[in-house]
Amino acid sequence: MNSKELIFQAAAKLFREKGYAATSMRELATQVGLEASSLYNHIKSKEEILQEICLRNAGKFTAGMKIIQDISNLNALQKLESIIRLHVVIASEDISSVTVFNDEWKHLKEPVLSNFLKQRKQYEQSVKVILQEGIEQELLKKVDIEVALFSFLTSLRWIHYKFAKGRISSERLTENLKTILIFGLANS
Amino acid sequence: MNSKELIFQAAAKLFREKGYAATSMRELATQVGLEASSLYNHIKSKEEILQEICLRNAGKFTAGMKIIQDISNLNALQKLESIIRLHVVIASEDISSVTVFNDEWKHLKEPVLSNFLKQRKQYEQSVKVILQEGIEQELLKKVDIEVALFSFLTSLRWIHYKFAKGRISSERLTENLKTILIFGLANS
DNA sequence: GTCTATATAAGGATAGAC
DNA sequence: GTCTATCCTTATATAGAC
Repeated sequence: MNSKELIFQAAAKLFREKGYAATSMRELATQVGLEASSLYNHIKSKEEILQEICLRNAGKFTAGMKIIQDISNLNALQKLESIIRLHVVIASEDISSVTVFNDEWKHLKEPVLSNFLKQRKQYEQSVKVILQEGIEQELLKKVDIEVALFSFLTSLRWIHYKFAKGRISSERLTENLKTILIFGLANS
Repeated sequence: MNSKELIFQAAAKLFREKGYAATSMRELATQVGLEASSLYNHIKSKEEILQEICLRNAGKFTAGMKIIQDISNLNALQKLESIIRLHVVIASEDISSVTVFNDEWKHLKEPVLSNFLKQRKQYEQSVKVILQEGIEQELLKKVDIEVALFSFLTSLRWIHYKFAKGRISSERLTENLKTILIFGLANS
């Protein structure tokens, strides 16, 4: 891995633990074994690091969603399951990075911020369409789409917690989330 | 409302929008119509504001949980429903403050941080006991308790989103969350 | 590509006049 | 209780030697 990638990785870890604004370039430099000024031979600015982390993850989710949409023989339930798996896989690949993507995007500056929010909105819209499809086909209950959307996605937004703390496998996590989020906690 | 409370309120709004670390005392002062130095006639430090916001909300959740536990004739499903209502009510009372409580606690310093985390752990433990009860009584499916706990609580941790963006009533939100989180999205 | 030194800005917080 | 002035620290980022 080159210096730039090592910096991104160390930055993701720090941004996750302390938050973007509370992380200094001096701390980051120490983590990668350099002086602060030396970082600027590899990156343009602190902001650039955040942009890279956020946009890379946005790209992963967008690409994953496109694949799910393109598999035409999945019904709404199977699509939701695929989305759960997508979130678990991305979180398992790089926990720190996806946490920064989730929690620190608000420190992005224009015009990157608008670009980021547009992508997120589009992703949410894709999930919304699947939920609507499911309700129309009577595969899903007639719930408020907005509440379902936010409840579903925010549950998935915190998957990294489990990987960070626990020793649960991707498969078991996916299976459990599928049961809980789609079929509910209650015994029916 | 006295000056101190006005400062807390303005601070919660700013901390929520920009994050604790990215909010300056000068900005906060401007919001309440003062110079930065004048704030210190009402509060001891920036940190004290965060402490107040976090501990007040922690207190609300702890108190609410105690009441739910004390109602002895509720079964696990009814207790979970009560917890949903508790989160909706607290979020509806003061959206900014509860968001700061959720997202900015990591900037607390010791010994307050440990105290805060202890309270949070205790709250999670209470929910866990209810989930275990529900599984033992076969009211709930045999899911991984940790996944159920985190999935349930994190869904509720983002309720403020709905109040901020939408025009949904507390009653309708509670009802929808109950359906989704307890009985699942899927039609059974 | 890394370092030391430094420019420049902004941060939290205090002193003391009114 | 609020102000102006300021202390002191820390921040991002650049310049220029090696």
